[in-house]
Amino acid sequence: MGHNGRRRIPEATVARLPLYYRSLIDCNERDLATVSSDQLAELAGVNAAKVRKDLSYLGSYGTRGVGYDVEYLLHEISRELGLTQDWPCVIVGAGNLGAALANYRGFGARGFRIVGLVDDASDKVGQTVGELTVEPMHTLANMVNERSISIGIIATPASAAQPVADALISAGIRSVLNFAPAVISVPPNVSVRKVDLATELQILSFYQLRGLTSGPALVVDRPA
Amino acid sequence: MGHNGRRRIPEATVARLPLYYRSLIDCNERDLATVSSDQLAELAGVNAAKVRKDLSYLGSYGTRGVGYDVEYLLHEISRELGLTQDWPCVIVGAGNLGAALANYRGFGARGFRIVGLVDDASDKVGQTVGELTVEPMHTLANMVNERSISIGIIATPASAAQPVADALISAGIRSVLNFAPAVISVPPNVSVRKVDLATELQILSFYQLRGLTSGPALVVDRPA
DNA sequence: TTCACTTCGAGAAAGCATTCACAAGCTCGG
DNA sequence: CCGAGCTTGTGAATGCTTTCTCGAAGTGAA
Repeated sequence: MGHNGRRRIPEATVARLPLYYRSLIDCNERDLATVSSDQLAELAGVNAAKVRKDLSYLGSYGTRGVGYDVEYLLHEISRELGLTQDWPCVIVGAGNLGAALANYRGFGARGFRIVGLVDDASDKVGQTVGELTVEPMHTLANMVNERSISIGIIATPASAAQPVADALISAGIRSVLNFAPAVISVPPNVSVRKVDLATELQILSFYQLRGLTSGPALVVDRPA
Repeated sequence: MGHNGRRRIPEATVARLPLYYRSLIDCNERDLATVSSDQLAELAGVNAAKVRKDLSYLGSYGTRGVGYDVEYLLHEISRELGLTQDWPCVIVGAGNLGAALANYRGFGARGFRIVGLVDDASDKVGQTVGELTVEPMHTLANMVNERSISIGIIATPASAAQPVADALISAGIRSVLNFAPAVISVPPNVSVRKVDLATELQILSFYQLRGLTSGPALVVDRPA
């Protein structure tokens, strides 16, 4: 089993773990007991070599000649991703997007519960969105503390993104998901991930313009 | 000035062009005539060497000792990204997310107009969302044709994503933006980009769990 | 003009990520 | 128990991205 122990997991691999996680849930629902790297690759839309390399960073969880035990691997990946615990989130910005995210059952299901919705527009405060009530911005620090919030989601216009990020960080948040079309700067102990619709559309238009496609086209696993 | 001409632009660079584009718009609004790679780097949240390398793939648009002409560079990047033309989009799925996206002024502004909203739930069809009326799924092919739609946005539950993708593709769409938490497979002449909230949150939780940060953790600016 | 200073462009080096290729390890039929 | 047939795990090879470095080219002052 090689040597394993505490290896550093490459960023690119981390970014794919959620993909494997989802694929394994599929397998589980179909009552598959084991899955090969080939099958998992097809489900996750990557190639088999990558699956094996990625999973090898977690440890030697497969069995040669057989594949990976679905339940076991699922458990290990959950653990690595921290999905065995709860991650309360706050959304800042109760506009279209913020409200849609607050209602969005689909990631709430997986341990990321939205426990607060904040906006500083006085006409929004007090409104209810799903099961949440919009609270004013100045309650943020208390809220983060009392509800043990660990993730902040920015769903404001671009101009508000930086001040909101600063507020989240000074409230103690160290993980931020930014939907605003703006770069935010944060101290080095804070993680930011961004989701930017305009960017994605622009990338699509770049490739469409020249009749090319982005990414490694499709998964057609060819034995050389 | 090197040799330039028609160079292949690396994927990583393409993914950053929208960032530069946005940063340049900022510059323009602040009436800056020129911008250095250092300044642009700060605005875009990357480092200066990367900015220069990236821009050099487009051509030698800078002036040594001065920097880049904001208007000119803006124009060139617009052209590369295809933002000088219109890209009509259709959204499939008029649930929370689909409706929010349909209303989302912010990417509509930049040439990506939503000209169709489709859902096959009979209770959704006929509803109005913003300026759009929800139309039934079977009108998709006609709609794509008549409204010259070039980009399809999938905002359905995971289970519907693949059939919807198939429908979009057989309607002639070659660029797809997928918000559903599912891998979709497409023929090699179609581009897919995905936006997955659950994935992003899981990546954040991975790093938070071990007190690490994702990405180059760059940027210094300090909040309180 | 010359000098001090600035900034780009791009080759070269370094660092990551992906893919290849195959030995090692497992199962199963006989 | 043995050999055939799978499938993993991983070093090595390849390819892509980022970073380093520095010559070339521009500015403005004297």
